[in-house]
Amino acid sequence: MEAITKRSKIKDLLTTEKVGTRVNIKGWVRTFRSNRFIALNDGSCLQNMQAVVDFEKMEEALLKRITTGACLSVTGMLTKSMGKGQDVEIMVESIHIYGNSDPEKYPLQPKKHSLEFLREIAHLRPRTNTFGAVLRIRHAVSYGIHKFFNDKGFYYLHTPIITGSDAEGAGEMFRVTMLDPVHPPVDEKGHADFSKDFFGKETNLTVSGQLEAELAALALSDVYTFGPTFRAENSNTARHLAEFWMIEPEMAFYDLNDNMDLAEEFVKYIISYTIENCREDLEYLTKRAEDEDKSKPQHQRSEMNLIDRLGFITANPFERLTYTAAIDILKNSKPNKKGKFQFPVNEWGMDLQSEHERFLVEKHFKKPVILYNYPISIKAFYMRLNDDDKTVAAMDVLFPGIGEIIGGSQREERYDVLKMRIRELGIDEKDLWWYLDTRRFGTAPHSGFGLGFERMVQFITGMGNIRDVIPFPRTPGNAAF
RNA sequence: UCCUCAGUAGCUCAGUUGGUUAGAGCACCUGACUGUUAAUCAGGGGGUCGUAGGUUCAAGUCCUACCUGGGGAGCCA
Repeated sequence: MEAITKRSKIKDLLTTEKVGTRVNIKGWVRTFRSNRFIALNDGSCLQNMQAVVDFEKMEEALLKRITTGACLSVTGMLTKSMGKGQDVEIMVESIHIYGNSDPEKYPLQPKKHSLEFLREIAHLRPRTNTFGAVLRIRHAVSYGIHKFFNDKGFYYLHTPIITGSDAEGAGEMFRVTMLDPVHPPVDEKGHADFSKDFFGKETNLTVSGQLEAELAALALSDVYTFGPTFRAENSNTARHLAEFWMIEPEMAFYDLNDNMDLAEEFVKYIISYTIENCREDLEYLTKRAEDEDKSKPQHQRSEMNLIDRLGFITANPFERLTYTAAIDILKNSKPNKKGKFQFPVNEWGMDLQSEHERFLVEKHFKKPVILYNYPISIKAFYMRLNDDDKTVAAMDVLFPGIGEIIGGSQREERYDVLKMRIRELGIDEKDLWWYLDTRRFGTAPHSGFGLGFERMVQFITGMGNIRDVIPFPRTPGNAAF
């Protein structure tokens, strides 16, 4: 009897010289061809390991149980492959089956499935090439983000997920309550009495960690958050989730320009990091997207493939222009003059529609665009008022295909101006006393932005729907798994 | 939430102006073959045509409502 062979990951067997040694791998069967060739995948990388069985020497009952989806432990000699399509393979000496998989009922077949179908079996879709690649990239992007900030001396700040403040103004919130849903305690007006609730007040899930991040930035200088975020908007699009992850750096002593510099450097770093560390998965997704493109009409196809597109982003400076300059370009643009825009651009102060942003990014500049200095009327209370009294020091980074990937601003650090803005927008300043306190005690110029994590992963993987870059998407009417 | 398109076998889809017993490929099962790469060849099983109403001699096909999904829009990250 041989000594027990330690399990290897398939990725390690492919990258280290182990030919001629006895190895053990464990994983899930992708296909079993010719009663002889098992394609086994353990998720460590895109590639399968081919395990070759001598079916004349194997028990037939065991062979019958090697079906798509079954989980196996395979031991044998790692050898140069005799066939084409793989460099090495395992000549099987023994097989242990951890888990059967009834081929009649297992929904994944060794063929292409639609993303819509896979979404319905989100518990099994990580076993596909596409989702394996997306999830590995999602990890790398996540790790790259922490590395970027850590290397720059930023501190990772954990902001609360349950929040008692509803002043963020970033949209509808999910209520968190322990009150009896049928017969809650009521106040004299007959409304639910949240003073009797778990926290003694009405609480919600966070829509942003920004305000808390600002508190920490005015002590630690440079911080960032990276956590779940919840929006109860009834948004049904390919780029919205009810639960998503957001990164929010906040920096003391950064003005708007420093903020834009950081945002651009950050995004480019993340993309470069992924290109360097996820080559194989990116190549797979690139090929996948190219195949998909072939079935589309010419004018809908992308000009550049996925990997080239990513490389292009890292190699070229983003276009920076003010809101005012953007309005000028849009006003004089062909689609505007020909009345092709659903929302014509005619006056300064209007909010830009996604068709306008898409025109600037995809047609006019053909690269990422940073718009800044927006009219005060269309932006949030905490953004710093510019000297013209008409605009605020806000900035949005717009990406091809997905639109706004980053939104940020220099924050209003002047106590009186901030208080005035809070009043103007009808927010109860009592809810924000702690926020205003930072402006009373040692205030400082500071800036920050928010990056939608899934939108970043969407751009890097080229996936068209945001529901396919998060393991278990939450959207209106869907909280399965 | 609004506009729009779609829902037929486990999956991907075809199904004529409403007209006999609703089809194909893949998957699955049986057999053959065995260095395969979405293996191949022969045979077989598999359907309340999204749900509920309605029109009609007759509905997968037409009408209404609802459900689910796609694309677009709004809100945003």
